[in-house]
Amino acid sequence: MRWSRQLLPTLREAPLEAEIPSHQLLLRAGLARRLGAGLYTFLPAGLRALRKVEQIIREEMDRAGALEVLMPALQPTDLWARTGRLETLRDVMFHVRDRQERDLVLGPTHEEVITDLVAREINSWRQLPRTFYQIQTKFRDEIRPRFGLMRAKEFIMKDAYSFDADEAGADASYRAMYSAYERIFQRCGVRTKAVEADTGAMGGKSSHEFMVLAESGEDGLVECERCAYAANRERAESATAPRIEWPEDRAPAEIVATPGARTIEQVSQYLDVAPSRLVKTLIYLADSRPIAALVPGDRELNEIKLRRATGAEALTLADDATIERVTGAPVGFAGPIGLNVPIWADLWLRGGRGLIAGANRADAHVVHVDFERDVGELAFADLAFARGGDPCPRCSDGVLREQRGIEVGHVFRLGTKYSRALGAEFLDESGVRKPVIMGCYGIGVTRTLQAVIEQNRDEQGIRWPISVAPWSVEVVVVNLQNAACVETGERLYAELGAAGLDPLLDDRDARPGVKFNDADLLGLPFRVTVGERSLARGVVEIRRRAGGDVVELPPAEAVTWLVGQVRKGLEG
RNA sequence: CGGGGCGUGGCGCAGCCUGGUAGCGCAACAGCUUUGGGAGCUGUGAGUCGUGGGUUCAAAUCCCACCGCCCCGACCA
Repeated sequence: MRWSRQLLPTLREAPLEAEIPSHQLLLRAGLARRLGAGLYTFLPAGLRALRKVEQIIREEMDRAGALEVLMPALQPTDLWARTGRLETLRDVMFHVRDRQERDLVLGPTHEEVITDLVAREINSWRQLPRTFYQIQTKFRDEIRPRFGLMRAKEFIMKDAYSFDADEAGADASYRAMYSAYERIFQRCGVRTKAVEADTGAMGGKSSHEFMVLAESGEDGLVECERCAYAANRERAESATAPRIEWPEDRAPAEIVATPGARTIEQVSQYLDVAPSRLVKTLIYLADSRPIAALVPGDRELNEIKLRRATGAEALTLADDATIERVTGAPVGFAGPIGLNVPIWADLWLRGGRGLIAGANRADAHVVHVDFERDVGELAFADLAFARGGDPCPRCSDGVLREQRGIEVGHVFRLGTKYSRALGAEFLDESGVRKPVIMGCYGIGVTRTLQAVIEQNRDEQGIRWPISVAPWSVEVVVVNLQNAACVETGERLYAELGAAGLDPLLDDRDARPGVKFNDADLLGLPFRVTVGERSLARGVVEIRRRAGGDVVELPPAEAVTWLVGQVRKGLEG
């Protein structure tokens, strides 16, 4: 490809809209352009890189035995009603209506469609197991699209679905996808970490997320410094018996005045005690019934954990009126003592003494609280978010460390949630009708592309891994007025193309500095500089974008050398 | 959805407070010079000032409504 005939609009400055480095580079290197909030056009260079990511995914899915299909983005609403997700996913789906006034949605994911297909087409244990996948456009009405391709309203996803006759088979399918994912991300040149995750709206039994570690990541995760434990912050467990040194405070509970001190910060300042000695009392409505949830004052309640502990379907923070009715006090003075609703307390409060809690009375708190002595019936559960510095829940002496990551893949064990709802059943060897056991597996293809950039860059621009670079080699003709430069550059370009290396020729009539800076910005793995200076010595310069190391070779040898390097790079 | 900010040639912005000829830098185009890390000179083209309404002799500027975009937050105690 010749630069002069390509649409490769590089930008000197990062547009204001771009916040994180990969988003800025996406725009500056001329890979994509924004149409509207969360909507992007891929320009030729960006599309080439995207297609390479897709191809890697396709090869690894095929290698793992998955079968490629293509399902419609436009889907009948009633299919979604059958699994209950028309309601749970209502707000994230785009709803449309056709001229017959039929209600349709633009698919945010495809469990319903694929399970419906399997329900129709698979009837016997002899047809199992099967795993299907597609690479297709998804639509999600994100609350706040952000960071370019990272969180878009329309994006490309690889989604796969496995169908098995029994648990052992489902496990094998899950493991096959898990290891395919490891290979995919490794081949794309991103380092990922698999972490335990919450299954969220997908439902099912358990899941792992593949995280690209990055400062700009939207997800928090914790990992043990000693053992293999790693989990999304939403999911991370606390150690069952955290070691806490409680103060030797045996004084009887006592009500003290705390005028106007409603928040943890205010109370802790007013009484001059650390927030960790305070009890944070939250009133929730669990399936419309009020409950109290207690966590240490310096910790955050994890609603996912509270929902799991209580078994509630719907969990919402109580409104002010309910709080006042339940506690008999204005908001800000709730406490566990004398509270007449079910109480759930975080593990970190077990055995707590010398604590401070709301008095269920305006402008008052209780001090010297001893949980076992002063609070009536309550249940302990893991309720708070885990955080860095906490003991590891799996090994004896490990400590958790916090990191940020970009979720590029997610694998789920779904069980029979969808197969039961949609009648995907088969006859087993003894003629018994059973629901198929499912798994589902997603990769954000467009997000992965941007994650590659986020993790492979420097001050000058992108440093594409060979496997997904839009082109593998850029030939820079330094001076178009110099016939020898032009001729050598053209010949190299032709020979590289003939050797199968998809080169990019910068044949623009621009200053050398402009071309060099653009080459660094676009970041193709190799740059061949054809200039008078080196040509006078009978060589061209080959510079590796990643390491910056330079090799000088006669033009005739350059092609062979590059072919070898690219091949080696793709294998490694 | 709540809060904040911004909409002025392709991009980045000034002008608005205090109403009176629409500007600057970059980019683009033409010519000449220049050619190993974002060149110089000369010239040229390009803007219904987000949209609609109002006030006024006169609106980019003041008022109202709407639209779009960006940031923060969204049960965060």
